[in-house]
Amino acid sequence: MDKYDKVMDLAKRRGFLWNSFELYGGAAGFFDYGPLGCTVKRKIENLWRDFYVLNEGCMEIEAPTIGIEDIFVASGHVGGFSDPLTECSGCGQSFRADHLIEALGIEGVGALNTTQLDEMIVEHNIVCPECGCKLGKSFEFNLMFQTKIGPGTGRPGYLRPETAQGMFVDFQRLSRFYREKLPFGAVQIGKSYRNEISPRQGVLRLREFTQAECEFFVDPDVKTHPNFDKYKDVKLTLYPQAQQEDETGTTIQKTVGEAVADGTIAHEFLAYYVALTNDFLTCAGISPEDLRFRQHLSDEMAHYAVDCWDAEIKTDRFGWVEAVGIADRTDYDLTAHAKQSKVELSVYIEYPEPIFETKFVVKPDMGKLGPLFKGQAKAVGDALKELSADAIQAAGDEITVSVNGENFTVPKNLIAFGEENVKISGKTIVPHVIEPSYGIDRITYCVMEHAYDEEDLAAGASEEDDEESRIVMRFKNIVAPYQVAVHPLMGKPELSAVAKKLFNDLVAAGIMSDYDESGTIGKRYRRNDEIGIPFSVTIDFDTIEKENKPVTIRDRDTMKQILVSAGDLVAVMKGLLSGEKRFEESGEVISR
RNA sequence: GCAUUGAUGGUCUAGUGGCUAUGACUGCGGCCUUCCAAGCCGCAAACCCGGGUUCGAAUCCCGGUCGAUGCACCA
Repeated sequence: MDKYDKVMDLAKRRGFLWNSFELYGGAAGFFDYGPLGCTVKRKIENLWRDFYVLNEGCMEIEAPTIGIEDIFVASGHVGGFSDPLTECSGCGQSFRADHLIEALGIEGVGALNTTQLDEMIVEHNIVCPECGCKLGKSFEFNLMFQTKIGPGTGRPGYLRPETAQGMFVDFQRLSRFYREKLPFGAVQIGKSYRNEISPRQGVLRLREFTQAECEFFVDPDVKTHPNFDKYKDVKLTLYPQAQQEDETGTTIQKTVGEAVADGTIAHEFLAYYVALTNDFLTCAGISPEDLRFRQHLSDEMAHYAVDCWDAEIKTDRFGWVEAVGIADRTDYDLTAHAKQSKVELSVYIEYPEPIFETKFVVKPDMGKLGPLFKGQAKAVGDALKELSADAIQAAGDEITVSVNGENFTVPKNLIAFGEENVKISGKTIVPHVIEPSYGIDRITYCVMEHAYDEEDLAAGASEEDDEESRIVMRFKNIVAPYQVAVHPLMGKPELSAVAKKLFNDLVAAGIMSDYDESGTIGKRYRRNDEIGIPFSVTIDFDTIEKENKPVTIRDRDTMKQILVSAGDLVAVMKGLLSGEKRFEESGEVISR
C-alpha cells in the first residue's frame, strides 16, 4: 500500500473524498468532497482569497460556467478541439486520422466524419506508419462539454474549460471598475469542465474541477511589480529550461531578485507571482522540499506565451504534479476577443508628460476639395494624407492620387503640408495578461498527502512485538477541518455538562469544534489525530472539583498536554490557533 | 479509446458451483474505566451491474460500470 492508497483510504473512510455517484456504480473523473474534505477545500480557497483578494487587491467575480459559442471560438477551444484519432492495433500508438489520409495528397479530408475517415483508411489501405499494423476505428475527441441553451435546437453552449475567459470577456467592465488604470487584476474561483479521454489518478485529473484563477492586466512596456521588494530576497527552488535539457535534471536555488536579474524568469511581474505561489502553497501545508517551479520548455509553451512556470508538488505515487501554472499570455486573449466581438479591448495610458514629435502632416483644404470632387472628396482627402513628404515635394503643381482605381488630380495649392510639432499625451494599448492559475483539487489532495504521517510509538513498558503506530494528519491550523475537539474524560453526566458548555463557548467564539464522548479517551485522541484536529480539550473531575477549574489541552503533533483554567480556554485557544502563542507557554505543562 | 488485471459489510478480508456467506477492525447500545487504539456483553452491516449456462451462480461464460497499470491524450 503506497501513500496514495493510504491517503485515499483515509479520505474515503473519514469523509474527505468519495467517488461520485457510487450508489449507481460511479463515473470516472468525478469526486465528491465529504464533510471534512469540503471544509479543507473551502479553507484552502479562503486562504487563496486572503492572498489574492485581500492582499493583492484583485476583486472576485463570478461568471457563468456555461459559455456561448463565440467565447470559445475566440479562445480557440472550439476550433482546435475536435480531432479525429485512430489507434494502431499493434503498437497502440494514436494518430490523427485526417493527417494520415492527407499525407497521401488527398484534399478536403477535414470535412469528413469518422465513419467516412474509416472508409478512406480501408479504401486506401492505410496502416500504422510506425509498425505497419491495422488501424482501429477512428474517433473524435473534444474536451469541451457541449450543451444547448434554450428549448428546441437552441443555441450551442459549452461548459467552460477554464474560468479565465470570464475575466477576459468582462475586460471592459473591469477596466472601468478599476478606473482604467493598469495594472489591475480580477479573480474567479469556480468549476471548470473538460471531458477528459481517460481520467485517472483520483482527484488529480477530473472532468469537473475547481480552479482559482487570477488575470492581471498589465502595460506591455511595464512588467515591473510595484511590490517586488516584498519577495525579492525569497529563495525559490527553480527548474529552468536549461536544467531540464541537460541530463542531470537538477534544480537550482535562487532568490527571486537574482532570477529576474539574470533573466531566468522573464520579468518581475511573473517572478512576483511565482514567489507568491510559493508563499501560498507552503502556508497551506505543502512541504517546501517537495515543491519546485518548473519552466515550460519552449515547445510545450502555448505559442503566444512569453514565459510560463508551473508550481509542481512531489507526490509519492505520481511524482511531480503540476498544481499551478503562472503564464504571461501577452495580448493573445484580448486580441482574440476583440477580433471575434469586433469591439476594441484596450486601455488608454496617459504619459506623465506629453511627448512632442515632429511629424510630416498633410492637410487638404476640404472646403475646396468638397465642391471639386463631391462624393469622392473624403476618400481623396484621406489618400492625400497618406502621402509621404518626398512624394509631395517631388510633385509639380498638381498631385495625382488613385482612389478605388480612379485617378484624381488635385492642384497642389489646395493642400497645406509641412513639419508640425504634434503633442502626444498618451497611448492606446492592448494590455498583456499575467495569469496565475491554481488547480484547487490537486492542491487539496497534495495538502492531504503532505499532512499524512504515520508515527511509530514506543509500545509501552512491555516488549510487545507489534509496534504501535498512529496516523496523524498534520494539517496547518488554517486548513484543518476542525480546530478543536472537546471531550469529557468519560461519559458521566456531570462531566458532559461542563464539556458541552465549554464546547458552546468555543463555537460562540467562532472556533470550529467537535464534541465527542464515545469510547475511551485514548481512542478519541486517535480519531482526532486521524482527521487532523490540532487540539483536544478534555474535562475531568478536577475541572468540576478544583477552584481554578483546570482543563487539559492536548497538542496533536507532540501529544503533550497543558492545563489551563476553563475560563481562559477560549482566549488560549485563539492564541494557539493563530500561532501567536507557543503550546508550552500557554499553560502548565503536565505529564501523566 | 485499446491492452493487462481486479471488484465480498464503512474498511481489510475468507470462501471458488450446493446450508442462514467467514473473521477482524470501525460504528452503535450497555457495563467497566481518573488521560493516549485493540477489557466484557449485545446490536447493525456485504457477494459491482445486466444477460447467459445450470435443478442451483458470489463462484463458470459474455457484455457493461468502476479501480489499478501500460500506450495514447492532457490545448
